[in-house]
Amino acid sequence: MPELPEVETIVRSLRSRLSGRKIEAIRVLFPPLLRNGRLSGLKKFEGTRLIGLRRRGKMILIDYQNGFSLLLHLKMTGQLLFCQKTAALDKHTRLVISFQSTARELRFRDVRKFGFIRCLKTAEAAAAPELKNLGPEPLGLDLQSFRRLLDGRRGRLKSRLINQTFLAGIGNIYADEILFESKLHPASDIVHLRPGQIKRLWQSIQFILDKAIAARGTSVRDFRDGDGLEGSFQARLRVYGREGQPCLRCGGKIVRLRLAGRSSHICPRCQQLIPVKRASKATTSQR
DNA sequence: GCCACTGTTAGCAT
DNA sequence: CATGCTAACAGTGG
Repeated sequence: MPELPEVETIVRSLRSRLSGRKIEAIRVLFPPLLRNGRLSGLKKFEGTRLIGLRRRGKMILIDYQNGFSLLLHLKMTGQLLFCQKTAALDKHTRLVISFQSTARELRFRDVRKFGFIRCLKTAEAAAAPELKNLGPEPLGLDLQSFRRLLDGRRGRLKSRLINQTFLAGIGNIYADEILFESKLHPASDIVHLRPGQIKRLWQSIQFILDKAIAARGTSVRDFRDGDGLEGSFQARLRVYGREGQPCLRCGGKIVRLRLAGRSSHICPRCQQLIPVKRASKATTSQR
């Protein structure tokens, strides 16, 4: 479930631990993990230094001094763990990067095997197929630009929010939390959003993602940071996973809907479908 | 044991 | 072009 806040947490927790370290070896234990090139191509990393760790959307970029980078996606169950070389290797470990002069190594675990890595030249990273169509980073995006992203669009609001070509980094959990915070229904048609609602949505995106990063991510199931530690935002979720429980705002019952094959958690009282056309009041209007 | 469910993205269908 | 559905996979829970 790593979404933007989880990936950011992983990157932050690992950056200081890994920066400047000289690579000993990169071992791929599950070869289909590598999306391009040959495994032997990873030899070129031996002896070079890891010089940077970055996040773009839900992707991680590991930059090396030899001018190459590894692009990595954790998909649903991926974990990046900096642990002792002597710690038992479990069967879900897919990749190991070991370093010189330290007893610790970086392991990529991925139970469901959806994750991948791609080797590319650092200078050409932005052109990688996984990166070139990514939308802007939601944090720090100004309201004007956000409005432009929605301008002229149709379709369900939630589908937009989790569409990575629209904004990079928001997934199912945070989309639900953001929509609850902004009091918008996931199935609202974008075209019906009023300016004030778009502003509220934009503010909610900033607010929820900020708080989730500050809480070091959400550990509903698999998520751990680079040190194997859980995040704490799961305690602050207000709709996701709270089906049947009372809404913390109005006391109503949280329900779960199915939208485009994904579960959506909402408070039906706080999040009503936008009345069609320009109703200047957000009261319950019959069409 | 079996089936439904989980959430991300690619790829295909509409 | 845009949107929707499903497969890829493995584990969990009913």
